[in-house]
This record gives sequence, structure tokens and C-alpha cells, in this order.
Amino acid sequence: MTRQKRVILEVLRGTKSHPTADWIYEQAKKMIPDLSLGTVYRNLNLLKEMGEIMELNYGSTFSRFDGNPHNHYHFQCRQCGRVFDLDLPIQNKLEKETAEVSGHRIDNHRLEFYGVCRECQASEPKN
Amino acid sequence: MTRQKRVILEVLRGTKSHPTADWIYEQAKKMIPDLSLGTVYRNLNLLKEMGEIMELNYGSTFSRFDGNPHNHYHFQCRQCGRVFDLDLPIQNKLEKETAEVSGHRIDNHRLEFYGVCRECQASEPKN
DNA sequence: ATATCTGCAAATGGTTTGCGGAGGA
DNA sequence: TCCTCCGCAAACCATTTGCAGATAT
Repeated sequence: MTRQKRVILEVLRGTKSHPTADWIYEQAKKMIPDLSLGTVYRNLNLLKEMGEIMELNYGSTFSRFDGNPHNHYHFQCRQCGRVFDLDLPIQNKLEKETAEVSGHRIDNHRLEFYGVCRECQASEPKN
Repeated sequence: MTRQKRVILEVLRGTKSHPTADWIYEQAKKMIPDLSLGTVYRNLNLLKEMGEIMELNYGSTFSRFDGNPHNHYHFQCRQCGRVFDLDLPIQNKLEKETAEVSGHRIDNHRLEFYGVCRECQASEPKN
């Protein structure tokens, strides 16, 4: 556990914003000024393998990262782009059902919702 | 509707394999030898906007495409990498429940399962 | 001591785009 | 005709990687 890895994990654990690698890099640089972006990517991959963080890589050309390693679901606003955590309970029933019907062994699943977040709805024109 | 777009759509409709842009390019080139890869990407994006196809872009550095534009779920084998369609009914209840709890407006959702497919299980060593 | 990690900078690779010419409606 | 699309090749850009020196244990 190097200083770089520790700081990167702290930055990610300290936000609920599901940031990009570049945002994490900018924040961590405040603690380690000569940090390099390559090191951020390397450590994000290591932390992912260690099961400490999650990578959210869907519907975009770049990844976001999540400091909460326990499976949970996300909502992405297609207007402001932000990603929110959801409180929906994990649907293990679906895994079991799918395994039975398909014959595949299922280890995990991902569920994401898309739409317009509460705040963006409020600032939309009221037609 | 140009010849290129028509052939690209036919190739994608004619397979259940959820291919990459490059695979589609190779297949379509059999019909249009001087087709260019840029044209394949441009038409895949157009067909996506038209609602004729879907892009599957998760857990990978490249996209796969699906000629079935109606929402359905997928299973990806982490051993052979193949993507399979699932017969699981669409869980509209989850959208409604999530909208009520979170206050966001939800338009659609995506659900993917990961594990080891039936065939890869059969060829695994029996420890 | 030594295996691992770092900063740097160049490479990678899927995807996008600017251009001038061709083709569909 | 006119607008859209094409092939080509270069550009883009998030991510990865080779290297030589530094650091963790």
C-alpha cells in the first residue's frame, strides 16, 4: 500500500459523485503534486482487482469509479450526466431465475436506470 | 437508405452473436468490397438514433451491437466473452419502484448478468 | 534486499471526423 | 438539383505500457 494508492482510495471514498479517473487525478494531486495520471489508472485497476472499488463503464467513452465495492444500482441523468446511487434492494431472485432458465452459471449482475434526475426536471421548461 | 446502410443492417439482423463494429465491417465487405470502416461506424450510429439497433457498451473497451431494438437482457460469459440473449421478462416494476423512491424520472433501464456459460462450464476441469 | 511501484512520455486502439467526390430522392 | 452519404486517411482521446529510478516491507 503506497502513498499514491492510499490517497487515491481516500479521494474516491470521500465522494459520492462517481468521478472519472481525471477528476480523481486532479484531487489527489493536491496531496501529491507530482502524481502522474498513469499511476492513477494503475492504482484504480489494482484497487478494482482487490475488490475495494468498482468501475462503472457503460454508455460512455470513459469510465467512472465508485468507492463503494458492494453491489448496488445506479441512475444516470441523461441531461446533467450525474450518476446517483439507488436504494433498491439487490434482486438475487433474478440471478437464480436466469440461471435456471438459461443453464449458465451466474456470478453477478448489473442494473442501471436512465432518465432525468429530480433537479433537472425542476429546471426544465413547464410546457 | 443507402446500399451501405441496408447491408449493415442486414448483417446485424442476420446474426444473434452481438458482433463488434469490425466484425460487421468484415461481413459487409463481402457485399461491398470497397466499404470503409468509418462508414460502418457512421451508419451504426444512425441506425441507433433511428431506434433500429442497440449498442451494448459495458465492461469492455469496445462496443457490441444488437439488431434487436426491443429492450431485453443479456448474459456475458467471462470465459469465452460471448453475449447471449435472455428470455427474462422486462422488469417494469423496478422502474416504477425506483422512480417513486428516488424522485427521478426514469425512461429505461439496462440489466446484464455475468458468469460462465453452459458450454464453458462443460469444458472446465472437474475439480 | 528485492519485488513492486512511480513519473514520464510514447504507444495503443476503438471510434470519430474533415475533405472532396459520389449517389439517393 | 440538392442534400446526404461515401471512401480515405488523419485526428481524437481515454487508457495502457516500457523504461529507469525510487519506494515499500
